[in-house]
Amino acid sequence: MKWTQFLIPTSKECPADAVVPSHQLMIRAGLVRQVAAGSYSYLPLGFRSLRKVEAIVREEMNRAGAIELNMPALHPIEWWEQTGRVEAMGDVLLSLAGTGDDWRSRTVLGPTHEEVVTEIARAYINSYKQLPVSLYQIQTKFRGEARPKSGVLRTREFLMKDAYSFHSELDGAGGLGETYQTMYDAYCAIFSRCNLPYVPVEAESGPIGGDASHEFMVPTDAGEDYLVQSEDGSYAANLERADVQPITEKSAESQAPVKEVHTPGLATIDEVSDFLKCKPRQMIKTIIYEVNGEPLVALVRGDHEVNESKLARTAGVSFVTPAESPLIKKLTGAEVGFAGPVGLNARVIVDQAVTLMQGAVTGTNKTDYHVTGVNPGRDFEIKETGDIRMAVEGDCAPNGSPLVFKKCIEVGHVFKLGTKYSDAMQATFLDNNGKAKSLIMGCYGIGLNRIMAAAIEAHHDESGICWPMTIAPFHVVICALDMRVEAVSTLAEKLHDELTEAGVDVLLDDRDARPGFKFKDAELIGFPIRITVGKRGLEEGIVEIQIRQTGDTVKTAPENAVATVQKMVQDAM
RNA sequence: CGGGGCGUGGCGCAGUCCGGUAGCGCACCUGCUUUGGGAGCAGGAAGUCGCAGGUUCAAAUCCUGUCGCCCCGACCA
Repeated sequence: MKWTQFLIPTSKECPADAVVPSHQLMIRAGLVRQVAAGSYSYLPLGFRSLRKVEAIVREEMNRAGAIELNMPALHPIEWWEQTGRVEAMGDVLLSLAGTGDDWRSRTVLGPTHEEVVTEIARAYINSYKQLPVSLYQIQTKFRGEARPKSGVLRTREFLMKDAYSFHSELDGAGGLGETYQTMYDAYCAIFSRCNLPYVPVEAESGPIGGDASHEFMVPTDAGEDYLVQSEDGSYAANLERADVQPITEKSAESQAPVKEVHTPGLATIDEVSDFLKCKPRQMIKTIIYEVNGEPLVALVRGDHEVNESKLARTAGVSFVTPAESPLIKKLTGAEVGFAGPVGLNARVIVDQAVTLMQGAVTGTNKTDYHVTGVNPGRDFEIKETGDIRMAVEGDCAPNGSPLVFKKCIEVGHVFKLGTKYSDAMQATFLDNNGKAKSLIMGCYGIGLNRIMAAAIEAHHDESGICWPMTIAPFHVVICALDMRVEAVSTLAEKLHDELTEAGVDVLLDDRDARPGFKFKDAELIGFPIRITVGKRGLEEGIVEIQIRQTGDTVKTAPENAVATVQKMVQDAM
């Protein structure tokens, strides 16, 4: 491919709206162009990379035994109603703007495909003899994201590989556990081949349902998730999921009696701790949730945050929602901000860290008053306790190794779904006793655009992108320094033709531009290998081969260049 | 959805406070020179100043409304 026959709109200037490096570089290198918030065109160069990512994903999915199919973006809303996900998805589920009762008003754009694939399974999988089976597609998803951001990292329309597996058993040969592991391994292979510094972590499964889940994270400041990792490397989890080792550090012994103090208008931890000259960690935060209309109270230390997922698990419920103020006022008899555990008549779950406190400060269920000198166990009963808080700096993993926190991008997610969707949609099969059972399911997603962006986040420098060979739009760029010099143009074109013949993706920069201009563009776009063909080199009888990542340059006779480059490309794939 | 910022040729911006001929840099076109690290000179094309109302002799500029984009937060299978 010749540069002058391609479309590569590079830019020296950085777009004002782009904040994260991958976004800035994707625009400057001419990979993408924004169409609207969360909606991007992939220009020829960017599309080549996306296709390479797609090819890797497809290869590894096929290797994992999954079968490719394609499902539509237009879904009947009835199927979503069957699984109860119209409410669960909320505004994320985009609907065609229909009027009245026409087909548009009953059609939604698929943000994921559990419903559609489960309907296929319901129709065609009737016997245990057909199981297990894994189906996947690489297809555009639509989601009404409230706030798209960071270029292609969070968009309303994106390319996703979604796979779904069906099983008769949870465990054993052909069971969900086996395929889950196969998929997990396939994901590791995919991200390794894309040269991403990924970390598999334990994750919350969220509204999609299911009981086990791992996310694949790429650490970068551009991310919007946090992972926590133990220093010894044995533990990694999404912050929302991370368990902590129970703390042992006790508060100083306190025999002080409970004492009421006037704290007019002071409802937050910060306000009260300032006013009473105590530290937030000496306070007990009383957070009131609602479960099926009943209050559920969580107690955590003032410097901790409740982890709602952990709370729900500890409470044995599927989810908790923060209580509205009327319920809080009814329960406590006070304004919001003055709730406390002493004398509170509700189900209370006490965080492990709170059980060690002595002489604590907390609300007293009376507007404008707090209490000091509260000893859990003495002044209120500890009926239920557990780990219900978010991990913080200083915490240790369950094995005692200190936790470190990293911002990251989620590039893949695997779930054990169980029978959530097959139950809801009556997707059953007959087992070997002729008995109807719900299909057991797993689902496995990868965001392809995010892989591209994450690769750029992980591999760039001041000059531009440093593409991994496997997903670079072209493996090699030939900078022909002056196409008007016949020896240069002849050799450059010869190398181009021979490399192409050898299966190397090569772009010939045949523009009538000065050398510096071509070098800057080559570095901005980040071709892994650059071959420089110039008058000066030819006088010495050499061409230069430069590695983008390291800047290392080797000089070689033109007749050896093709073999040398071909080997470099092969070695890096 | 709450808070903040911004909409002026393809891109980056000035001009808005204080109303009066739409401007600069990059990119683009033509010509000449130049060719190993984002060249120089000369000439040129390109903008309903987001949109809609209003005030005014006159609006990019003032007023009202509205739409869009970015950032922080909420939310996020």
